[in-house]
Amino acid sequence: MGNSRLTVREIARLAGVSVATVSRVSNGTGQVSEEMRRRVLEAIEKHGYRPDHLGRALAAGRHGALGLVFPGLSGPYFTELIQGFESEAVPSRASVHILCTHLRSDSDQQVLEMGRRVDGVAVIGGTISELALLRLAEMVPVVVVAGTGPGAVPSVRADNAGSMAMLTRHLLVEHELTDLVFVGNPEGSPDVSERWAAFLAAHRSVGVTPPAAPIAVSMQQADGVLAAEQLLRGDPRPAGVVCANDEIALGVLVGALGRGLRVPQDVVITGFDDAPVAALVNPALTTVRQPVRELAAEAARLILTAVSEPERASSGDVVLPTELVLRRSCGCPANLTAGGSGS
Amino acid sequence: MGNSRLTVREIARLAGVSVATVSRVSNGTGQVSEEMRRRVLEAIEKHGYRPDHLGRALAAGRHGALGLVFPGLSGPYFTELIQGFESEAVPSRASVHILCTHLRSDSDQQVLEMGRRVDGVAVIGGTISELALLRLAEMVPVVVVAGTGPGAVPSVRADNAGSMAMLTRHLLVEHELTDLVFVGNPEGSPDVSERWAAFLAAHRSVGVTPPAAPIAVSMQQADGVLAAEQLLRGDPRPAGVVCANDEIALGVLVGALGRGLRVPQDVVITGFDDAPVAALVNPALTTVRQPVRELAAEAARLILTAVSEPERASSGDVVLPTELVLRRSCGCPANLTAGGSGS
DNA sequence: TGGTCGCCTGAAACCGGTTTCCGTTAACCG
DNA sequence: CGGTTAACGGAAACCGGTTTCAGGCGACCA
Repeated sequence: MGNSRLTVREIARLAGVSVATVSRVSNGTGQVSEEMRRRVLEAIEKHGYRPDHLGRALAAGRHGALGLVFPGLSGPYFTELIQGFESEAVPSRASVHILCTHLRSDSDQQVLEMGRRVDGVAVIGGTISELALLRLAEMVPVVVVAGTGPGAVPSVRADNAGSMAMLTRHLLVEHELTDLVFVGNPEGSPDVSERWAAFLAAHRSVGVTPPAAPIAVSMQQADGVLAAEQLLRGDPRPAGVVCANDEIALGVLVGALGRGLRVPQDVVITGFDDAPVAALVNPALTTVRQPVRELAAEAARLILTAVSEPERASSGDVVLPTELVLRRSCGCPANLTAGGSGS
Repeated sequence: MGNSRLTVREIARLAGVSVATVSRVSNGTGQVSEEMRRRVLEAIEKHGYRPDHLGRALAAGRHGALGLVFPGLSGPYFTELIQGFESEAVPSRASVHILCTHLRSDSDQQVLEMGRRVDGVAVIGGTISELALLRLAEMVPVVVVAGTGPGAVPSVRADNAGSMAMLTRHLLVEHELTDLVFVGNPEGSPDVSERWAAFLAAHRSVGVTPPAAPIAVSMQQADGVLAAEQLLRGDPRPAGVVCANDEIALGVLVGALGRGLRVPQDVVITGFDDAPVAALVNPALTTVRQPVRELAAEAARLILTAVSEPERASSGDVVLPTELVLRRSCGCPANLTAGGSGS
């Protein structure tokens, strides 16, 4: 119960002042004499009054909330994303609404509904239809994370192509592996799509024929284990397995070690993301570091800016740099960090 | 912009009716003649009017939102939890607010602030102070997930003790391992605390001296790798490593295999949760299956009930059953499922 | 002492919906 | 044909805040 019945009018009555004065005191706006302020604060203190969020939001025409939309939660990537977003939103006194569209047929509708409850939304690339994205952008500021938006919708993403090209060329040239496979589903997300494209382009740039198609699995460790099962059983075993993220790579690694294969001697494995565990496994995983938390934090900042200062709402694309991390799983001798890349 | 300027009064003017009629039509409440309904629907359709959520919420005295509070996101456990919660909230047209308290000093304050923006909150056990929990429960219905609440705060948790006792006895008796260690921090969460207590109790029940203290690490795969480093290097190597969750266990497994140890011949490893990957690694992981998604879904249902029908708000504890899953990592020959327990 | 200015204050309008309450009208019945 | 009733629609109150606007009052100045 507590402060159920307490309204600004009730406090005004108790303090013997007008509601306007109570509002001024509780917000610190306008001029209020010391005597009035004391009386109001006393009444507020005594009865434990806290202004109702809905009333305040209605008057302000602002929800004080930000939305985050993602396809489904799997693995450290999304948890980092959420935490990065949240860490930026909370200090601005904005609460965070989440929406998992995964496996729901009416996600477009759900997202538009969310648009009516928040001041701005970050949408993970590839999550909803472009039409829904545009409609959403008509009602609130929107930022696409890890992908690019249609029209003038701004976006924040990592430089997938640069580092994936470097990684692929590293395997093809330095380690002279000409029989690589790619594990990950390019249809699944813009990120994977870019990585696959860069993987192909790097092959062409050094004159090696790439595989015709990727091993299209989703992004979890279990999928990596299954892919390993399929890949490493076959007789013409690939020399290197380039995975769309670290989770798949760890699954492949576990699968390979479980079959008695040596990494990197028998097969090379690489990941993407540089999750904390990548440096700790044996052999340590060669991968690409991308600033996932920072990606989401930047998205939150863009939205908060667009909300509070609509006149300078950006509509450009932010591309954060990534970094190739060479470790033992690709055949390199020890931990070393190759040059960064990207914007 | 779209429906920016559109209010119920504007639609009423355009349709030539009163605001009450517009409200009745758009909500399907009360009696409205066919002619009026047609005129109103036409105006709504033509201008794309959607009632404002804030105005509606203010009038209804209900936010249409549920809160979920957790310490920090790490691993599949929390992602399952979130998705379970969300899957139950969304069909009830409630949006989900999240709050990571991790590493923030003012979490109690943040949680109380959240309490003013939602209709009910689920709090993961051990996340905030009991005082804050009680104050929160004064303003909105609260359910503790994976833990027990103070006072009359209801809770939903899994039967940790039953299955952990079975697992420990299984290792001590069936496999005759008398030198077990426990990896996980009982201070970290009520779940781990219960599991550690059951681990100790099982030792006593069969007359074996348990280890004096757990290896207190947090719950991520990287922590397991580090724990393995510490445990398996020492000369009096433990015969079995009982981990507080699957992620730690996978880390220990990777660490052990990386050091050239054989599992289960050289060391036995067990987990908790039965994450998807547990069945796929080699050797497959002996663990305890707990219904994480269902845990969160049940919490969401309890809250939704308490919100819509306060008179029959529960204040009891729900304990969901868990199930011992014996696989190869404990030395058992093949996949087999031992009897369930709990509830 | 009269006028002006600036600081405080409160009444009322406003944000965008829902709901109560009452008057009108048509239908139905005796 | 008069009377009762049910169906319908609109004016206004309400949800709980913020903000505008006008007026009161004391201080300062001439």
